[in-house]
This record gives sequence, C-alpha cells and structure tokens, in this order.
Amino acid sequence: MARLPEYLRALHALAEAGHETVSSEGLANAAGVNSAKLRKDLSHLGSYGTRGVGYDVGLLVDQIEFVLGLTQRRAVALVGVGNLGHALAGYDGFASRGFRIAALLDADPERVGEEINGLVVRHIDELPRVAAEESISIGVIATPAPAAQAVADQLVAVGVTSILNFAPCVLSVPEGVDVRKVDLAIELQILSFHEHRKASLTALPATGGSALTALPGGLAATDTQEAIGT
Amino acid sequence: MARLPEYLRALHALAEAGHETVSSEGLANAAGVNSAKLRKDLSHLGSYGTRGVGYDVGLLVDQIEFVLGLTQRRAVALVGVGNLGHALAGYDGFASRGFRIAALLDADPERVGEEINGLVVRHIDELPRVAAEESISIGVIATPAPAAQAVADQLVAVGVTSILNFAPCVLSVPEGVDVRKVDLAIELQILSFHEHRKASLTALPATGGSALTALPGGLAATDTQEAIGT
DNA sequence: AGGCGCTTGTGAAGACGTGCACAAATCGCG
DNA sequence: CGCGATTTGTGCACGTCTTCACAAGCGCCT
Repeated sequence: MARLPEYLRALHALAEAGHETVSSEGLANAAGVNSAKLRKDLSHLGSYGTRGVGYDVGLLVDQIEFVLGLTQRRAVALVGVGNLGHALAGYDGFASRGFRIAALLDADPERVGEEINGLVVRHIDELPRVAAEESISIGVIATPAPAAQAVADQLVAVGVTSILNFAPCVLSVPEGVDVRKVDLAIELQILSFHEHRKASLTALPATGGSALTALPGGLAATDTQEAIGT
Repeated sequence: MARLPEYLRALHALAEAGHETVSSEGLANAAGVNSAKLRKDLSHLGSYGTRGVGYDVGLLVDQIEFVLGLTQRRAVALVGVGNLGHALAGYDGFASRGFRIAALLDADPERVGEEINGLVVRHIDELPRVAAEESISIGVIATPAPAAQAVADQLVAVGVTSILNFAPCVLSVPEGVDVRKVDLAIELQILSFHEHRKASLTALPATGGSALTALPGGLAATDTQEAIGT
C-alpha cells in the first residue's frame, strides 16, 4: 500500500520518543489515518500485534522495512542537476530513509564536473558506465519536460525499472517499469481548486453559483489530508 | 478532481502544438488516462464538447482554469528557504502555471535578507505584516519537520486556508483548512516496494516466497502511472 | 483461577471509482 | 436531403476501498 511509508515514518518518530509498543489508534493518529484502516493494512502484511497491548514498534518497523524492500540501501541515480535536482542532491532525507544517491547526471556540459554534496556530476551519456559500476535501482528525473522522455528511455535501456518523474509530462515506458510522478504545480492547482470552491461556497451559500461552480459537493481531490484535530 | 490539472497541462501542450480541437481519446493519451474516464470527468464539469468533433482546446482550457480558480493569479507564501525551499523559490514552473511567489520566509536570522530570484527573505515573525500586504491564498511549508506544525499554525492564524506541506510529518489544522503533503522519500519508498515485489516475483515465480512477500497481487500503490505505450 | 478492561483482527455493508458498451448527436459528402 | 463515419455523454456492472461494529484474544488485578 501507499500508506506503508507513512506508517513507517510515524513508527520511527514513536521509536525515537521511546515508545516500545503502540496501539492502532495511536499509530493511526500519528499517521493521519483511520484506526480501522490501519489495522486492516497491517493485517494484510500478516503482521501480528498482540490483542490488549498493541503493536511492537521495533518489530513493526522491521516488517514494514522488509516489505518495502528497504533492507538493502537502494542506489538512486538523479538526472538533471538544475534548480530542483540540485536541491534533491542535497536533501538528506533520502539518506536517512534508506536511499543512497549513487550518481548525479546532466546533459549540460557546463554542469558536468560540478561537485554537489561530495558527488561529482557526470554526463548523461556515461549512464551505461554508471549503471555498470553501481546497481541502480531507481532513477529520478529532474530535467525540463522536453528532455524527460529521452532520459526515461536511457534509464530503461540500462535496466532501471522504477522512475520518479518530476518533469511535468507523462512518460511512455515499457511494461514492467513503474513511474511515479510528482508535479509541484499540480499540487498547487489542486489547492487552488479547493480555495476556489471554498470561496464560491461562502460567497453564494444559497444560490449555489453558476453551473461551473456548482460542482457535486463530493468532488474532492484524492490524497488530500482533510482537517485533522484542532 | 485531482486529474484536472493534468488535463490542463496536456491541453496547453496541445494548444502550443497548434491543435484547435481534440478528441477525448487524444487528450486522454496526452494526459495518460482512460478516454472514458476523461469524458466522465469533463462531463462532471458541465463542459460540452461537440459529438463527432471533440473538444475545443481553447474553450476547455478556459473552463478548467476557471474551475481550478486560476483566473486570478494566486499569491503563494513560501516558508523555509533551506535546500528545498531555495529550489522552489527559483522554480519557474509556478509562475507559468498561474501562481506568484509573493513572500519568502524563514526563521533563521542568517537567511533573512538574502535575495532569491528578486525576492528578499523575511523573518517568519513578519508573516502577519506580509499577509496584510499581499492576499496570501496558499502557504508552502518547506521547513524541517519539527518546525512544520508551528509554521502551519502561524499560517492558519493569518487566514491561510490551503497549505502545501513538504515536511515529513502530519499537520494538525482546523476544519476548513486543506493540507496537501508531498514527501519525496515516501515516493521513493513506494517505488522501492514495487522493486522489491518485482524482484521477489521473478526470483521465486512458483513458490510465491515467504508470507510477507506473498502479498495480494493486486496490492499496488495508488496514483502510480502504470506502463504506458512501449 | 477467574473476571474485567483493553486491543486486535475481520465480516459485512456501504460508498466510491473505473471501464465497458452503446445510444444520441454532429459533421461532411454525395 | 439522407446516410455514414465519428465522437460525446452516460447507464450499468464490477471491483476496490472505507468504515462500522463486534467477536476473539491477551494481560493484569484480585
């Protein structure tokens, strides 16, 4: 499930806070989900808590890390060392969550040779050699949109089967290759949609507004963290 | 819907390519979704294409931009000018997609006064004044996790009702405030999960592996762009 | 040993999203 | 004017996800 990493993060936080065990209710709160949902998710893993007590934090961490394939530290190749790529290369959240940036690549000769965080930027054409040196398990694309498809093709060609795409475009990849997309502008636009909806609702509480604003009330973007607590 | 921004991006690309109209099939391909789903989404907007012809690209762009509330250029306050925040401040994708970064804020006095992309970093305590000057409609949190909740509270206090959170933690906000979360490490972990699953499957095609790896086959992360095209 | 409170795991019901398949509608051409 | 090609809009069925509610199990206290 896509929620497992969230549970894992919450569990790490709980472990650091000194908790040995945690109830489904407690973990659900920390992860921002329903407790029943959490229990069902965990039961799908075959993970056993103990009734009347809760889940063993350390054990659960190990189990989830295993399921997520984090027992090995995965090597990541980052392509595109522009604005965003630069930030990603310096983001220490990767290292602390089970990943190792193994290579920085860019097509711009101007950028090749630059050192970021102890890693030297290499030219994208060296990708085959890089892949031979390191066992790249995930490719991250942080290039401009027009270059993204070509980069994806190159990554696939050297055997990468998981790609995280920050470029605002859809990638075409062979079957068996997984692509996840993160588009910062889209996130903002979804928020903008909610803002617009909220504004229309408060401005025209009775009429309901024009046909366009009078969308079904339940029209909500998925994955939005609704209001929690106070 | 969360897919509207994706449609919008595809439409802009089509418009630049010179297309006047587009069929649901064509737009669906460009946006990476099923054509039936696209038609249903568009019909929920009350948007009318013409049968036998398709959708008018320009008209559809206007409609979606209106629904998303992009007719006005929304002001964004970015809090946390660290690694990631710095990149976001310099990301031109925001400006070109309907947003304007109106303020850069940070708690570190060291960073206050720094100029990024023509904007000066101000101290977070100036947030009320900033909010009075500009009509902030969205707040972006790019701080370390421990600071995120406090920042969120401050944003809410000055009337911000939409927050994009890059910090790896869940935020607690009052009802009526929307929070979207983007966690780069989680995206990688989801890919790692797929990698692990694929590896287990090919390694042990018959046995199915241990109880933990033998997850229901349909256990897939949502929002993943499955293989498309060749 | 027995009972009580607490927590997990799960069955069932409902909501929701997805995709097929087809009727209705429009355009172009003879 | 009529017909065929094409494409939208949508009813329907299906699978998935979510949530409630409760039985089963565990530990602690007496």
